[in-house]
Amino acid sequence: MPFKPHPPCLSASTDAPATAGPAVAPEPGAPGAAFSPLYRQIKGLILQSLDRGEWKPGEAIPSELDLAARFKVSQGTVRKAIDELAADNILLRRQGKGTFVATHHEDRVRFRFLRLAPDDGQHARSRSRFLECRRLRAPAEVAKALELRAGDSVVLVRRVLSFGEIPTVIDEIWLPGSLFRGLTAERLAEYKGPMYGLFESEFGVRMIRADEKIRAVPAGAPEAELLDIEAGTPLLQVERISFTYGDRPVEMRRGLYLTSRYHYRNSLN
Amino acid sequence: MPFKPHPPCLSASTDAPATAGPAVAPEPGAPGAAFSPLYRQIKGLILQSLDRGEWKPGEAIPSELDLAARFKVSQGTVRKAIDELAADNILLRRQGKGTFVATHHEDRVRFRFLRLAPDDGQHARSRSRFLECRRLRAPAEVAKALELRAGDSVVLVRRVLSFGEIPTVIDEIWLPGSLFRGLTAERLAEYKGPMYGLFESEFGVRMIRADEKIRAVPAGAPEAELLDIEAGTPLLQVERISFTYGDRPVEMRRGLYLTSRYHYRNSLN
DNA sequence: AAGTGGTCTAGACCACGAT
DNA sequence: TCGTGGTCTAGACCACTTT
Repeated sequence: MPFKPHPPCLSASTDAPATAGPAVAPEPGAPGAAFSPLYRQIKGLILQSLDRGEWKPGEAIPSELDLAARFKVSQGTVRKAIDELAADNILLRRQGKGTFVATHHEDRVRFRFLRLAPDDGQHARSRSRFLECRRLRAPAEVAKALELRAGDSVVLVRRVLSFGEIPTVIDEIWLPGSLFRGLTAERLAEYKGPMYGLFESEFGVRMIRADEKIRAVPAGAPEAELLDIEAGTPLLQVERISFTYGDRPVEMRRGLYLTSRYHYRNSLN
Repeated sequence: MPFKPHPPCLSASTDAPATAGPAVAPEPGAPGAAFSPLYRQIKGLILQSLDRGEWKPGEAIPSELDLAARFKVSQGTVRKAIDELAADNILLRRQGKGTFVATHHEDRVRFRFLRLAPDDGQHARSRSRFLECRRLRAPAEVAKALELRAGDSVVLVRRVLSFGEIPTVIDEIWLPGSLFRGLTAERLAEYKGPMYGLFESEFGVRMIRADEKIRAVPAGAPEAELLDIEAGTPLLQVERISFTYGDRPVEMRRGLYLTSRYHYRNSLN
C-alpha cells in the first residue's frame, strides 16, 4: 500500500454540499427530499446554463477542469455529469478538442428526428413546400399537448416534404406563439437546412427529445391530392410531441408519410 | 496538495495488459489493430460468458470485486464495463443485491419489444392463437436476413395476437431451424408468458436488440378475415430483425398491426 | 509543448438489502 | 453486521488536436 488513508476532506454527500459545496440545494430536512448525487446536481446546473443560453449550440463548453473549479468538485464528478449529458445527445465530446453543445445543423442529430429512410438506401434531396403559416388560438387538444391555456396563441405551419421531387410527407406543426414571434412562411421558405436548425438558431428553441404515436390511416381527399395518390391509400400517421430542456413541450406535430418507397426505421434496444 | 505522486505501479494501457494483464489479446503489432480500452475488452469477456450461458437470465453475475480479481483489473474498470452492459439493457444492477442478467420474463424488458399501446392506457389481457408452426427451407429473402444459406432449415410460426378478445396483430415469424429444434405449435400454445421468454428459457436464445422497418399497407382478404375488418383497411406493417449476443440475427418477423384503438409508441432521444 | 478528453487505479465512504 | 452496488476524490498516464 503506497499511501496511508488521507484526512476526510470534503466527504461528498454529507459535508461538501452542505458547507463548502457549490450553488446546490441539498434540502437537508425537506419532506419528499429525493436524494440526488452530486454529479446529478452538477448535471442540472449545466442544463440550466444550456437552457439560459450561456453556451450556444455548436459552441464548446468550458473544459472539465474549469467546470470542476467553478462548481468546486473533482474532475471525475464533472465527467460523470457530462457523460450523462452526452448519452442524452445533449452534449458531444471530441477527444483533444473539447465538449460541444449538440446542434440540429449536424446530420447526426438531424437523422435522430427524421426516421423516414428510402427503401433502396439512396437518400434523395429533400425540399419543403410551405402551404401556410398562421397564428390562431390554441384548440383544446393542442393547448393540452403544449401545456398552454386554452385560447393561448399558437402558430400553425403546414408543409409538404418531397424527396427527389416526389411529395412524401405532409406535416401539420403547432408551436407556442410566445416562443415563435417572428415566424412567417417567408422565413421558413428562404431558410436553408432543417427546420429544427432554424428554430434553434433564430428562436433559441432546441428540441432535445420527442415522443411519437404511430398509426396507419387512409388518405383523405385533400391529402391524396397533395401527395398525388388515390384517396384511401394507407399512410403512416405520426403524432409527435417535442420537448426542450426541462421536459417542456414546445411542438406538436402530425405527419402523414407515404411509405410506398420509404419506411420508418426504428431500433429496439 | 496533501499527497506526493505515487510510484507508477502498473500503468494501465502500456504495462498492465501486455504483461500481467488478463486473458485479453492487445494485438500489439496487428495491422488494422483497432485499439480498444481495457474496460471494453472486459465487456467483451463478460459478453462471451453470457453467450456461452455461464450465467443464465435472471441470475446474478459475480460481484464487481470478484470479477476484478478474475480479470486482474481494478473494480473501477469492471464497473465501467458493467455500466455499458447495463446501458445496453443486457445486465441489470440492483443496489445492495448484485448485478443480474436481464430476462424477458420481466415486464420492463417485455415492453421494450412490444411497442403497441392502447390509446386509452387500459392494458387488456393479451392472448395468442397459433395458426401454424412448420419447418421449411429458407426462402432467399429470409436466408439473407438470418444470414443462412438459401435452403437451410427454418421454422415458420404464424399467430394472431388479441387484446381483450379483439384480434389486433398478425405475426409471421421466421427462426433458424438449427436453434429451435423442438419448437411446435403445442409448446407455443401451452406456454404461459411472452414468446421471447420461451425462446430464452427453452432454447437458450436471448433477443437483446432489434431493428424495425415500418410501413402503412392495406389489409388483404386473408388478413381482413383474421382481424375481422374490411379488406383494404390500413394496417401498420412492422418488419423486425432481432439479434442475440454478438449481433447475430436470430429472428425475422413481419407483423400487421390494427391501429384503430392501439398505436405504436416510440421515443426519439 | 500545451491543452483537451479518455483510461486506469486506489481508497474512503454512503445507501441498500439480507442476515 | 456484512456484502453489494453507488458516489466522490486524487493522481498518473494515454490519445488526440492545436499551437
